[in-house]
Amino acid sequence: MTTIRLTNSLTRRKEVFVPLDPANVRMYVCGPTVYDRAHLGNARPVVVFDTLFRLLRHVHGADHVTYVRNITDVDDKINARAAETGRPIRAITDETIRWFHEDTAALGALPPTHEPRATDHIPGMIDLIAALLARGHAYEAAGHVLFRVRSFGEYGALSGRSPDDMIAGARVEVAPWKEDPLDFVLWKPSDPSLPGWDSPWGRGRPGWHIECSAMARALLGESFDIHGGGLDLLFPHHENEIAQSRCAHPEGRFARVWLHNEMLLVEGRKMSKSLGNFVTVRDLLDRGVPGEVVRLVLLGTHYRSPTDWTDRKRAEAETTLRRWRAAASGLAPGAPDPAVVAALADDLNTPAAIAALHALHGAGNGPALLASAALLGLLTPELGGWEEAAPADSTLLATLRERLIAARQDARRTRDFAEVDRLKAALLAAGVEVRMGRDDVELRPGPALDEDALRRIAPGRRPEHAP
RNA sequence: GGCGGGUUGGCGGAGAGGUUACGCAGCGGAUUGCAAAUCCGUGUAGACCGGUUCGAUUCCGGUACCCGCCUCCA
Repeated sequence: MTTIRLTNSLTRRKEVFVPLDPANVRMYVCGPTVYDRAHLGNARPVVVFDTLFRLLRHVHGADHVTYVRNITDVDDKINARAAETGRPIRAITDETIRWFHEDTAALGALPPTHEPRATDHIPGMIDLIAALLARGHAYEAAGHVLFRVRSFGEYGALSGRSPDDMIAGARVEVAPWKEDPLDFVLWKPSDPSLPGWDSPWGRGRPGWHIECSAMARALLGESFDIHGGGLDLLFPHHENEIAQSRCAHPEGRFARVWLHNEMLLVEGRKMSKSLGNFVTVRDLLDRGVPGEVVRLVLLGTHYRSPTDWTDRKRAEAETTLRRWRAAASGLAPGAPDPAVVAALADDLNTPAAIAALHALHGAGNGPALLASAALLGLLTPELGGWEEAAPADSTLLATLRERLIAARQDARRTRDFAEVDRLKAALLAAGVEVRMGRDDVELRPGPALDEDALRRIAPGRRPEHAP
């Protein structure tokens, strides 16, 4: 069997991955808070952990992997969005979840085994909080329930900080009812305008971290194999998850391997609305960038390194996929190439896997290329179609194509190619790709197609010859 | 202030203490009315200063610069 190695954030080393139960490999990944469209930064963990999911299924069997990715549908950002727009919370979260599913499907991500919604797990959270109170790891204050950080000796093990370090220059929220500035909220009261659930501590809502502890426990048990997410979640979110889960159920280990993907920049800068480089997955899809292209760009950098979304990478990935799809067109998948599997098994080294795909393409091994690419969620039938020739319904393009063919036939006879060249140059300028075969001409719209420029291509007239 | 990551050829981006990464672009060739696409071939590297070593881009130490987290964030 293939040996998988993964870099565990907890130990900061690459370790051989040995599942607790090979018949049921269990992975939990932090999913979206559903108040807005998924942006490119959200897309990275979706694609990275989907690729790991595919590898685990390949190695352990598709029926022996359980992948949980939660949906956070109770959160103060959602409440704020509801207050701004006047829309019901449920309408916002349902709509955002639908968008998220559309976008992740476009990126070729398989649906996780379970996608629990936080609001369906409130009783589990209350149970956890009650257990923490009973064991002295939490306390009630001013209507809140807070986790007592100093009660957990291993606090800081994941992020490599000690509680004493954190006090120094840290910007921790100081609330008068906290025993210690590091303590964080497990449960907070809701006024009548906010969503709330009845609890032993009054009507309220959960703090940020408890939902993941509750959902992971409900679906994966008190010990499971892998917990993943973006690097920005490492502290405090994941540190707090560990503290809650381990203290509430000391007999469990919670997650054994922690994986964190690095962050994403856009054109070299941190993505932000004020810089005007905030890119959602939907923006790209609407601009005609295929989800498969986004996926290849994201997998082109190892998950533990920062990456940069650039238009140049987009264009390169598009070229690569066109070539691969053309080469593998009409072929049935064969067996995955061992080099691709080995690259993925080595801490999910997707750039090395992609290099191996290039080698398969170079060797003309289409069936292996298809099967191996599928391990990275690429070249699948579901993601295809975008690379096909120009749509037949483009009457404008069809007309121009007829004109070009006619002009070319004339030119062949007269040996005067000026009109052909004029048409071709105009088409290229309008963003159309022009391919001339021996007798045929193919026009396919490029990504930067300019419809107006196309319409401006004037009827042919005899070129003025210099005297 | 604390914790962590990075610096590779024109660009992107890996692995390995000694032998070609790979891709894109460029260049040369085949092909083409010219191109595109395709195919063949090909040059360029590892921030800086020390150390270990027969040998370091790869290990160790230092310097510079960049980035992330510590506050909602994938």
